[in-house]
Amino acid sequence: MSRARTASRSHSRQRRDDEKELRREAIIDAAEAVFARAGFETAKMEDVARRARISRALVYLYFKNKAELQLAVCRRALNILRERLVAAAAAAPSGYAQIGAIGRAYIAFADEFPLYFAALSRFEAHRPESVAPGSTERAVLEAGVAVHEVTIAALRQGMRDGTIRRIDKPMLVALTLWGFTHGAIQIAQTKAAFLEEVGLSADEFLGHAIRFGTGGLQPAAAPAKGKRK
Amino acid sequence: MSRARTASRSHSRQRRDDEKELRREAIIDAAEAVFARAGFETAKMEDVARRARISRALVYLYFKNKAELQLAVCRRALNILRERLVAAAAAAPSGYAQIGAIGRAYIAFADEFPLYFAALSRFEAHRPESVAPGSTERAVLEAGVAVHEVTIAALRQGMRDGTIRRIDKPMLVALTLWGFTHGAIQIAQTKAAFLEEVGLSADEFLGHAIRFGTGGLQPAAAPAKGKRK
DNA sequence: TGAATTACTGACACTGCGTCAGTAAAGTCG
DNA sequence: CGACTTTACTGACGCAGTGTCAGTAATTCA
Repeated sequence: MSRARTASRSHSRQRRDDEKELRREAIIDAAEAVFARAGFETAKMEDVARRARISRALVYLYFKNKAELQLAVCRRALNILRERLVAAAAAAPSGYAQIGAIGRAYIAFADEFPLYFAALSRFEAHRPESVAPGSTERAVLEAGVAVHEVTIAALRQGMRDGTIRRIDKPMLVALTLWGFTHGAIQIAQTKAAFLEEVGLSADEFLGHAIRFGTGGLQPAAAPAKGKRK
Repeated sequence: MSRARTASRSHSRQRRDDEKELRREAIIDAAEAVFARAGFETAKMEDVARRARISRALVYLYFKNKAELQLAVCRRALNILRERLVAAAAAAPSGYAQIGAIGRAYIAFADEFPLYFAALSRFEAHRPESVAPGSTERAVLEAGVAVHEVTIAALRQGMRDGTIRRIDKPMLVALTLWGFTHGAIQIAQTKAAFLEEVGLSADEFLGHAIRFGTGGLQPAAAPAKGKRK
């Protein structure tokens, strides 16, 4: 909309736009580092700016406010997550196995990028007043849908290859699985100390959660093959 | 510990302690009202104080800071939740039915006290550095355990009456169920608008989640009776 | 009653967010 | 190359909100 002004006689505009995008990404990089260290609440824009070697005011030229910065992180998180899920699903033999792989990939993702998982948790917990069509929030929401689509594809695959029972509303199941997995990981992360106290390891807990949560997908008669151990 | 000082010669100390406790509760009441309206982040201590008809500084005499106030709300939430779960479980015929009832009671709780559920979500998402033995955080954690115990009791009951399969580590399953349910409710709440867009109602989603999440509990051979509809 | 303890408040320091007027730099055109 | 425009950037400000503290009012105790 604002991009195509007068068909930019020179290509310097293009170059500058690229640089702008680069700087934008650099700011998000800085934000991630700061958020990771301090947590979203206590992180200071001042620190983000310093880390990006920029004045604090300039950050506000690229992002409306702190919340927008957080959303930018969420978007990155979801994009990376989607990649991981796709990769995990691709390596699995059956639809049912894909679902398990997706769940474990989400767990691995949370383990590898604690900040990203935390960002998603925040986003998940935040109840939006109203999501404007063009807003960043909307974009994040859509990135989320793209993630769910991976699950849905796996479910469809499973129904095709017979490893997953008939499902009327795949989105319903995908969301359920997402909620389950996210909830379980969150507990595993934040209650790790408590789990230890009770004599459980986070890994054991999550492994159980995955098995438990995916069990209901198998066809009634013949249980799927991939069930390991 | 600090209560029994010198065996309080008069009973005026007792009375004053009671009043203090009353005021404390009143402050939490005020906090709940303000938090509910504004959300935890944006809620102002000023408003809490005004609502409690107290100076802002006095609030800090009763609660170290805003976070402690939030924890106090969490504690209330967990106590009330526990009551609800116990009541729900008591009315169910079998152990398996109790588990379903507990899940639905949690959903009803979240529906009835959105603030409490939000408070628990925050608590669940917050990763503590270290939980000091005497801290409020510890107390909340223990209130949480008391809630899990209700689920564990139901699991045990189900194993006794044969409606639930053999389970090695009930706490593991209880935590899994908790994580699942919490995650599902959170999605249902925060993504309600999105669910509508996709043609799903929050109730439908949660009903599905409960059925889906508890399915894995039944014994292999004979499915439990209580499965309604 | 006066002394001591406890309840309470107003005012302050401090921190951190978001804004804006203004400066520096880069691009554009003769 | 200048003059002039557009864009990138910053320092400094206002503001809001948290937590603290010295000091005052109220209660209790003797």
